[in-house]
Amino acid sequence: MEERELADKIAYFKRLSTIQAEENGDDAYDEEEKAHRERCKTFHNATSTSNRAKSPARSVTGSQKAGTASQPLPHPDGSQSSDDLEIIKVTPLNPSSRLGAAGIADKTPNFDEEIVPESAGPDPKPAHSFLHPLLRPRMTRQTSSLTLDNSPSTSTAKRKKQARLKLLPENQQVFRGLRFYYIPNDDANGVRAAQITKARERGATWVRTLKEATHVIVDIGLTYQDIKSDLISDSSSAEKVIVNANYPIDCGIHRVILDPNQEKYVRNLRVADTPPVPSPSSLPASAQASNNLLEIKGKQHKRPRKDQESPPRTQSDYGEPLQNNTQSLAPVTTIAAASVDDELSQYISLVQGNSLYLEMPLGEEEEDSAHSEATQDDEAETGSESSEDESSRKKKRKTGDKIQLGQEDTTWQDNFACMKGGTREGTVDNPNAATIELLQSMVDMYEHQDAWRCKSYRRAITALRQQTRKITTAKEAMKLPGIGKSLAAKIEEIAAEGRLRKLEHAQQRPENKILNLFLKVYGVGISQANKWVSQGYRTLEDLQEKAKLSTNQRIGIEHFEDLNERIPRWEVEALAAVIREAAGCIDASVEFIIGGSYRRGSDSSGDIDLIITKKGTRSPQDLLPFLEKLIKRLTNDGFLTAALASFSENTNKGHGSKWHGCCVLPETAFPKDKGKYRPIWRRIDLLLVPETEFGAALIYFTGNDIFNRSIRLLASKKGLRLNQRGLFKDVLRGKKGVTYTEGDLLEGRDEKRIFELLGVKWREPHERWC
DNA sequence: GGGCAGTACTG
DNA sequence: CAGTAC
DNA sequence: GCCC
Repeated sequence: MEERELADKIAYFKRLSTIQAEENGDDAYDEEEKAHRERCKTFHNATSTSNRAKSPARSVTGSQKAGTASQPLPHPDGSQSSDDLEIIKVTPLNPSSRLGAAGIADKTPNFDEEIVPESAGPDPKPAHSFLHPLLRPRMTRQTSSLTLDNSPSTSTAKRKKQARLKLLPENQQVFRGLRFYYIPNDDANGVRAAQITKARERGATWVRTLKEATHVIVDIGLTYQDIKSDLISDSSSAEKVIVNANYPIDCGIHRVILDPNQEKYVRNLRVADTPPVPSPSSLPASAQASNNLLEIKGKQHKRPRKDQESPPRTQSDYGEPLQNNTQSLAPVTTIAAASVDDELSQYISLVQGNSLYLEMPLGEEEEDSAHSEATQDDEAETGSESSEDESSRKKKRKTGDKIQLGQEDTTWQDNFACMKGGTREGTVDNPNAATIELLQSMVDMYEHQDAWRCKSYRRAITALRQQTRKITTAKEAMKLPGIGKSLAAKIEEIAAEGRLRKLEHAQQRPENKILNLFLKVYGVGISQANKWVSQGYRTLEDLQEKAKLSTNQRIGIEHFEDLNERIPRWEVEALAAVIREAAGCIDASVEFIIGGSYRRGSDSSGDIDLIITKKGTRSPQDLLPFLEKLIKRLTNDGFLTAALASFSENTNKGHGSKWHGCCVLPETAFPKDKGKYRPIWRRIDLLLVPETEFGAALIYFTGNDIFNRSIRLLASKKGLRLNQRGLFKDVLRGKKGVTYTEGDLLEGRDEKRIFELLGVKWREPHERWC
């Protein structure tokens, strides 16, 4: 969540110096980029030390030891990973990463003016390389097994054939994270052996037992009768994707995860009475009830409408997920088939602006609807469009003006870019790379200024990224979802002239650079920044001396550098430890959980989000006395150095109170192996969360922001409402979606339960980079 | 022309 | 209430 | 910015 901002700020700062020094800044870029990537790539298990059971402990089990030539790899657990992979089919574009070129300069409210074609920006380093496969998230609870998927390297010796396996380039590893179980599950047959190899090259893991599989690949010619006995042995088989051997082949061809429900892939593998999907009846009453409401509510809302059309899902979807994550504790075993897309993915797309959906969320009721639809389209189309936009795209297609611009090279896994954090992942080798690059600069420019516009740009970028052909004309561009007249024109301009005048103008303007600088000060938004710029202030010093600043802004300026610096993971832990220690003296039963990007596994964070909770509490109020003491104590210790926002006695109406401020790691807590100590001010947020709201708060404070918005949007669509306190139903919304009533609390305590109720597959924190 | 997540704190 | 932050 |  905070990462972007900070990153930007940081980068900005760096650039700033550069610029100042040499008047022509356009590097610094690199650094920032690097930093950004750096910070995003990791993801160790982020659980905080004091974590509650929730976060999965993930010990790395040696995992794969087996794996010999003809033996599938031992299941690397990672169960979820596969899910995620599928689930996250969205690409994250990470905004900040690119701050660079446009970076500093930008944010021009007024473009058009002089033009100084500044370079188009540095060139990003090969994004992909920066994320080693091992680093990718895919592990999950229990064993993390590096799922190195097929990567032989992982498990040491052994594995002959496997060792020889050559993974295809990342962008072709459409099966990364998926676990295939074949029937028969051996490579005795030459054809099958080849298929298995192919699948593994594309990232799949060949597992030896049905149980650990996400996909069951049935030899051509076998029928349900033939595989029935196999399936029965595993109760979770109903959740797996069961397809014939043509499926992985086609996916490979199209480099995308196709809808496994297409008739040609399941022919003879299902029986009429074989419920492919769990029945909704298994849902908790509450969920069901809300479901029903939905139908109606959905129609009342406009927002939902758009989504509703997309996937023809209905109640059945609610059922699906439930089975997976049944109880919070239940580890992975129950994770559903990876291919069952979850709606959340769609929303993530929607929210961040893209899509990548195949025909649809498979695995659910679409058995029928989606299915038939999918089969109608020829596969090529399905494949390529798969990642397109949800509803919009559909609509277009229906109206016939949708074109097929080739299949995206970026497969669903590219969506994981979000997890990698690099914005330009996949951009490099994309035919539209140049266009994307410039549009990204526009995004950077508009950041803070116009969030909506920004979102539109991002969406366009995603759409472009998914094309395998270069989009050169406005007409072509217009056919892509999320690209309208304005963007189409820009795209054409870029394609034709290799540059975007509007952007160049903007970047040149000093006002933009200044504006950008001001925007990086904590407590300064577009409004204030604009005022200052128009008042003639040009530097932070100007502000300090002449402008009237709020308390927070003053702090923001005085500690501009510190506050815009990333916080290494170890320091986050060290800071938390200091707090825990102090807290222990006040109330040992209070628990702390580090949220934010730390919880998502980031190796550096923009700030520290510390969730404070305690068993038996029902309201943040219950924790207030504790927090007050804690703050007093830490302030006295010199640990807390400033208060930016706290709970005001009056404002707080029984809700989540929080405390935002700054802190500094004391030298005594500074690890000797980290070099020389230097006190750096860090942003810290202390959040009071009663046990009853713990789950909802955890979701919120874990983020990332796109993820949060997506899941909220999804909730909203279902007539539910999700906020940091809980998931509510029967929310009455007025005209403009104004909430009239809070609705009844469905769940607030259990993070997983909330996912379930929303019909969303569980995602580990590290899988929430969108 | 409204919506694009939904809320808390500041001044 | 607008602005800002999360 | 785009979409409804």
